[in-house]
Amino acid sequence: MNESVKRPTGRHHGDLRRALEQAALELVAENGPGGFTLAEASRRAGVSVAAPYKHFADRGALLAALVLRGYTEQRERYRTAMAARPDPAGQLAAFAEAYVQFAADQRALFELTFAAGLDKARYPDLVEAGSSLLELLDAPARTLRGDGAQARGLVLAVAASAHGQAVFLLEGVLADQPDPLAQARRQAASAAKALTDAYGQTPPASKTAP
Amino acid sequence: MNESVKRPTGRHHGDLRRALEQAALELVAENGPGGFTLAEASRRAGVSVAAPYKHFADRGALLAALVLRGYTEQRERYRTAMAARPDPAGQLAAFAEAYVQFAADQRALFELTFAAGLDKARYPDLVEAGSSLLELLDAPARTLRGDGAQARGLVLAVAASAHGQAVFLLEGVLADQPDPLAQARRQAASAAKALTDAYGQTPPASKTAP
DNA sequence: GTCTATAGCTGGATAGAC
DNA sequence: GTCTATCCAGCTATAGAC
Repeated sequence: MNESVKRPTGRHHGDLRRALEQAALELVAENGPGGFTLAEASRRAGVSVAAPYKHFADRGALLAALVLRGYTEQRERYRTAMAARPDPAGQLAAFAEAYVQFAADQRALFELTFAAGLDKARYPDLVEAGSSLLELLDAPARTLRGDGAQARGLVLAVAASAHGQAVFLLEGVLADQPDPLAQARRQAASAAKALTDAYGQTPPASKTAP
Repeated sequence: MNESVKRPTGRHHGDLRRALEQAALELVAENGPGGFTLAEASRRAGVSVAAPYKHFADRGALLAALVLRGYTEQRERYRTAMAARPDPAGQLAAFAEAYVQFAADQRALFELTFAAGLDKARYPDLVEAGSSLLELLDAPARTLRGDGAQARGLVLAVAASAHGQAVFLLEGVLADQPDPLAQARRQAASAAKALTDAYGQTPPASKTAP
């Protein structure tokens, strides 16, 4: 992918901002979340270490931009995956499957959203974007369970299960399986279904409206 | 920050090795897995930056020791928690609960086992110790499902769900709940039960315990 | 918008005295 | 086993030229 164009380090980029983000992602993919440095990303983008500061306030700003992109991309994916299903239970399962798929497709982006190590107080937008992801599950969960607290429980159960499968997949826990990705996807989906069924059994004496 | 505390920096420790590990854990607890440096740990232990090298080959060796300790401690906890239950399903639930509890009690140790960023090829012992954790679930899972592949699925489903709950708890996703820890524990346990029930429905014609 | 140059800092690791 | 001293590397960020 990266042609051996060893930039004489003097050319201007069409979109340095994007190039830096891309380089950062590669670094994270190769060396983990802690493996990203502004200096190395600059080198890979073929610019000096000073150039990034025209596009990002500091190192953290670049990371924050990536995390935000990660959330946005996830949201879009999950929304699409869920929209393809008519039934609430199917939507929850679709989410779980898409969650695992995203972790596999965009490993660096996925890891960053959980391990960027950013000061949450300094980037409140990210917290917002993160919680908006789980909100996608509110509609189907409420359709199934009505009550707020119990619906919330179902949302968390499905998401937690999917997250665990995703982490296990990336961490190599499933390495002994024939097709780890397919395995994780299937597991996440069927766990979502099982959790939905189990939780759906207990509407505590009908809808307890607040 | 603490420069006023000018350690005489000349005293000998009873157990520097342990003191360094402890300081490292505090660093991770405060600043995340990436927040650990040998230099800062040395400062906190009240010794020079050269001292650690008499106890650890390098920075990675200290981290590896911690990760190993984390696995050992987890194993012991899970074993104990499971031993208190007579039924396989209860054992799986007990594991899930204990898993969340460990993450809460030993946050730094828990985070390190997943984000130490160690070269797995260089520390094969850690991989071994890690997978031995899930093996604790094999016995109850096999009792419930007999078949190897299906039992494996149940093991992974329960563990993944527990892991997700633990991460959500630490990440603050449950911050809007009254008692996040209790919530996560309960959720992990009941999810384990739900998954056990669902997966237990399809035993390949072997003896299924009630 | 990008470069060169640089300041300032922190960390990992080693050598040799005690 | 611990210290002092030191080296070297790498990163972040800024200033000023073009």
